[in-house]
Amino acid sequence: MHDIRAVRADPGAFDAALARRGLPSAAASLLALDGERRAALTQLQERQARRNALSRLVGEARRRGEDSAALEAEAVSLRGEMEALEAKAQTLEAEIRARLAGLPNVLDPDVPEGADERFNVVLAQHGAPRDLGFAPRQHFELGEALGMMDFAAAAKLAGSRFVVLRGALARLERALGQFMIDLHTREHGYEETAVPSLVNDAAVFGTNNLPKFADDLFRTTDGRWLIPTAEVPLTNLAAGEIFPEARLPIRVTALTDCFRAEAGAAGRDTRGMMRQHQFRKVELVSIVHPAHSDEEHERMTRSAEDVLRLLDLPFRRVLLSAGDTGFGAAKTFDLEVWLPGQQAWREISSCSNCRDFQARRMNARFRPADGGAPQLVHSLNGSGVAVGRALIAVMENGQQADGSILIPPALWPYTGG
RNA sequence: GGAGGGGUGGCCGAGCGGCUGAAGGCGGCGGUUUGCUAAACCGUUAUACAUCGUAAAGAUGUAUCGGGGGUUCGAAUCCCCCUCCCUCCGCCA
Repeated sequence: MHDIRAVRADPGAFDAALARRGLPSAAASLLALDGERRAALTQLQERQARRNALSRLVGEARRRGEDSAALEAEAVSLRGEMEALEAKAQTLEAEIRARLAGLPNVLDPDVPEGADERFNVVLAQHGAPRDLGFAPRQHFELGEALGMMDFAAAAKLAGSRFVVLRGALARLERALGQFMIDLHTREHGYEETAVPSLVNDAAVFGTNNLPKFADDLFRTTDGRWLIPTAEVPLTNLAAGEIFPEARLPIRVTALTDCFRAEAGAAGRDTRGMMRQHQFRKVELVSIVHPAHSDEEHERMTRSAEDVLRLLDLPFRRVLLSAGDTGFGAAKTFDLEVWLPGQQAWREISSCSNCRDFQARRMNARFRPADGGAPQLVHSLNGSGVAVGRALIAVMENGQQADGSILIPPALWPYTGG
């Protein structure tokens, strides 16, 4: 969420930032509302001050046994005005907040201009697509041929966009998750965290999934939400907190199921495990001092890249363009893995620096070591990485001519060889 | 699911209708004392917003005692709803 003070301080810059996202100007109308609100607040506070003074006088008069009827009458007469002003100020504040909450984060200057993914920039590539010497198959062809990936069974149980894994493939999925968590906790300084998969409105608001993206989420009958990513619970651990500066950076990771309605994805990736209503993912979240979020972003992205490197998967790092960068992010690196079966680079991780955008929504702060006033932290999140898609990548890149799959040595401790 | 008890400042803990942003203690910070350390003593120590002033400092006001609403001239204190925590019973992976 944006700070109305930033709009006041430089309306032009605010509108320019929106323009990079392809959005119309908003500063002028926001400032008009803001001016109204502040005028109402000032008037309200003047009346409250008067009311408080009268109350004091009433108290004193009564103690002396004097008549206070006139004072009380004046105080009562202020009530109507105060109620109206308070209601007006609250309505305006709610409207300003709602409008600010609906506007995406300011993009980093590094982010390339452009309306969509065609303007993304490939920054680096690690490894190269290998010639397998035969026509590669897609993961679902491999999995179904092995009898270990069953979409029909999943459809019977739950519907489309679910999968049942069996035997070695089920174990491989579990192995991938374990491997990633162990890597991040042992090598990258993240603390393993077990979190709820069901969260409340406030948590989902804090990470920008509400109010804009409610359609992407599953809601429970008691008003909670299934997490679309562990980013939601992990990041919201910082909500409302004031950390001593020495506590930063905070680095946490979790392996969770993720649930997505995929409401807008009809017809996309309908076959296979690319896009499911439920999938597992290892998430990385960092809460850092504002001065260090850029270096943390690089560090986090390298942590995710390490997973792919150790799994011996060809991948590339992509800097998302203005139009492709998510709502809450100032800057995002995607990691795309090579899928021989699809002959395509596909997203397997997304690492974003949200700066203070989520922190402001969550009211997550730190107290500077010099004892000054609390400041907003910066929050970052990244997949480290999507387990389902890693399974696909390991399958397609490790496939043999006979339909068997060779898995990378890094996983052997987890798969029993 | 049933019954009861609680949420007060960084922490502990008073207050239970009026000058209480909130006693007292702990912790933190500054100082005095001091061979050093400790102790002792003195002072200080919340957040947000608005207005004035703006280079800054600052001044004034308002709000905040889990959240929301109500009663009242006036609410941390009374009433209602919600929420979270604790104890006991029941049930249960």
